[in-house]
Amino acid sequence: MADAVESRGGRARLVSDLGRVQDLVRQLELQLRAPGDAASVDLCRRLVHQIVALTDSSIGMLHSSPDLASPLPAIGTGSPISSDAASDHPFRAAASASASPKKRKATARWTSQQVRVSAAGGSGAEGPVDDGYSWRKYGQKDILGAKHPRAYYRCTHRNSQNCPATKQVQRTDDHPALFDVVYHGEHTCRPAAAGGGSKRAAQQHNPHAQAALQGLAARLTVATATDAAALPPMTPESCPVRGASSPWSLASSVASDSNGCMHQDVSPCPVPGYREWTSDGDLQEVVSSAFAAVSSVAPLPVLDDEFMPLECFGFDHTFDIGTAMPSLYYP
DNA sequence: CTGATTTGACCAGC
DNA sequence: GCTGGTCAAATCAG
Repeated sequence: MADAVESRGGRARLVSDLGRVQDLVRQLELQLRAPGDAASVDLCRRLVHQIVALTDSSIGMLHSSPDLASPLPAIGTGSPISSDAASDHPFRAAASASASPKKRKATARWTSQQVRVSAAGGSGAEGPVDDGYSWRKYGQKDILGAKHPRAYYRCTHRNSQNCPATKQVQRTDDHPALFDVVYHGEHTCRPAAAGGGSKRAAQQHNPHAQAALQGLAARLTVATATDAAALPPMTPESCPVRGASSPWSLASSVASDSNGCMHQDVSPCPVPGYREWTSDGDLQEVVSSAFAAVSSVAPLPVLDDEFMPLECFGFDHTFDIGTAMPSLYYP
């Protein structure tokens, strides 16, 4: 138990450090864009030094605490994201559990998956971005201590296809543009043939991929907004990485493969050392990748332990310390 | 007319 | 008794 707490603290530290790295890279980016003089070059050097120090520290934490690099175990068995094996899938298990009328589901937290997503159209939007499924709202409750009510949705195909998937959407108190979305159960429905684009196809293969991606993108947004208030937040729209134009575009650098594993096309790894970075875009990309990778195994406290264990990500412990940056590996 | 949303009530867990 | 999850009738929208 104490280990878990310590591990969680280490994760938080890692995320915090990488967030700081992200800030520094942005400052460096600004300096690189400005006409260079001696003072500017000196500042760049100092920024780079800090970046390297922070990344070294993070890497050291990973080495000294290998647990930090391993994904958080899902509460219960298996991962919500990885398996195509339906029989022992936790979501399926929840789905197969017979629900008596109006009976609250047992507090089996491991059957849920929480993500924090941003509103599609900014703070004025009524709800988070479409996750690709059709939901039917069946209730809304004011939650004690929460400023905003919680909305309850179930899959539109619940009756026709006995799909057990439900989700709860609640606007966060501190960031009205952000929504906490908790998914329960797994979609067993077959989406309508019409509009079966790649996004839909990917979902059909991994029903929770979109949620996971949303969470990934959202966490980048949240972390940036809180850690770098003085700088433009890296919303998916403004994120320089791949010129993302929508929340899903940020996630577009990630795709699920046939095993439901998440692959990021920031390849090839390992990431080059900072001396080899040739553009500020590279810097941003590298740090964003690292931040996303660590975040994927180090959920922010607000997201709870059960949040999206992207165990397909991990850290390659074989990297050259000289590169000063962790890299992703694809098992 | 059909399907989605709203909303008060019901129910179980704590 | 309080709280949160769900039901279902009423209402709305296309």
